Amino acid sequence: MLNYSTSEENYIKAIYHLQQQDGNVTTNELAAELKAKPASITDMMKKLKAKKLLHYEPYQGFSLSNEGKKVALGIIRRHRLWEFFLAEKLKFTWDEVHEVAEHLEHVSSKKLIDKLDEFLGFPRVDPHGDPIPDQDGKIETSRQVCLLDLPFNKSAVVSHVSDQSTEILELLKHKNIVIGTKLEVKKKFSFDNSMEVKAGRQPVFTISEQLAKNIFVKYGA
Amino acid sequence: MLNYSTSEENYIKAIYHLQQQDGNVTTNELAAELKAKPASITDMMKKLKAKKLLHYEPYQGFSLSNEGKKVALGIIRRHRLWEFFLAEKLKFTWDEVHEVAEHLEHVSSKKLIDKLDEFLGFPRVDPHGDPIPDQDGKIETSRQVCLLDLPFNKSAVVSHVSDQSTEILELLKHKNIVIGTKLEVKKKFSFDNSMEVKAGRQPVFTISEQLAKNIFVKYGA
DNA sequence: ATAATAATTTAGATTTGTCTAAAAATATTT
DNA sequence: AAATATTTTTAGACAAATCTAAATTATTAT
Repeated sequence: MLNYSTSEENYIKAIYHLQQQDGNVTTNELAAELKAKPASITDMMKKLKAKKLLHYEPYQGFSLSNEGKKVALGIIRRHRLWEFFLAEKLKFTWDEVHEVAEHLEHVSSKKLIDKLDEFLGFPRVDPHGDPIPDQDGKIETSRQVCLLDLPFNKSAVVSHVSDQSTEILELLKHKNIVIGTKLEVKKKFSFDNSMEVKAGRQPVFTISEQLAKNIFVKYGA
Repeated sequence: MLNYSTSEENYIKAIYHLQQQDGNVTTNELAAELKAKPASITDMMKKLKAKKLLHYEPYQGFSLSNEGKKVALGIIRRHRLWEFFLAEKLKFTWDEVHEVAEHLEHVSSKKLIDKLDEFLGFPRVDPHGDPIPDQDGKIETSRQVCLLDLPFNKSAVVSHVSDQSTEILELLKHKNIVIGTKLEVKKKFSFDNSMEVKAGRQPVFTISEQLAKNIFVKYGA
């Protein structure tokens, strides 16, 4: 595996995330994601195409090649392992880990990352509930659904929170919800799309539409 | 404290190390240290002077300003804390830590480093025996002497090894010498400048001039 | 289907960090 | 102290990553 510049890595990572949803990624989408100008995107796409990391024809959008995906998963592995380290060992709060991990992820010593993985006890998910790819780039493809779409009375486990703001952290803390919390939806109100939820033996409580939108859960087959 | 580029940080660090011995640093010296061309050094010296990190007049060499020294000590703090982490927690060997720390040292989150320091138990020295500056940039100025200059029968503690090659590590391992080992010089032979040394209750053994040159010790007032 | 609009690319400029080759300053030797 | 050698600086070039403004292609609406 060759080495890529910090900038190249940031582009690759951003494309990976965008194509999870869209499949094909456009210049403007990526420009928005990276807070860069469209012209800069085109420049970099040419370079990454030359390195065979993505498929790209002018005006047709782009998507990562298999090699590009492998590179992306390597970066994501580093990012999420550092996030886990920061939260678990250095006691960073949930909303602080991301920014620091953005920098640490670009230190690309394989030995460092594999030893870190071992030191941390081979964690499966990062503090936001996102799965951590293994040495070979294998990543757990989870049957996640948004809490909004969870059927009634199906016990499910909170596995991911998409927003990472301090505000949502504060609210989740107040409601005692963390990654791993077991939930069941008891009622939904169509007026405001709020829902009543039960967590373990706690009394039923209410979750707003805005909050439910950001909570993702996994539930058994 | 402002942020500096990786390149600027590497220059600052190199000047700090060189001026420990010479006081004033020359263009060629620094070029050799950084494996760069003299012209590149001059370019960067102009930039660092403009940022008030060093004293520099054309053709007269240069040395860090107080601000420059503070920046240098921040970088050295990060480097040595990561070295300690790699050796202590990730079980890297002595000769492996340096290269990886060269990269990690440029991640400049103050919170990260202070929390890392705490997590590691506020270590005073890195795996090579070099002192780690504290949050305020204070660094232990140790009364170190080269083992060659240690008087007879003075009990002293190995505090630093200047060479960092695999070869010296192998030899030191064989002789059971680590940072912290207590030594006493028993005899010196002027023929080859070798010496006989006693470590704790081990039988006396021999150290060559080449090896003694690279071992530094601290001894009581 | 054509005109208007939006998205994308190209062309050319800028900054950072590096280099080579030539010029200038300093140091050394005779 | 003059000649020679060494060190350092300057001048100009280049690659990476970004930008602005203009040109081009694609999409949408009439």
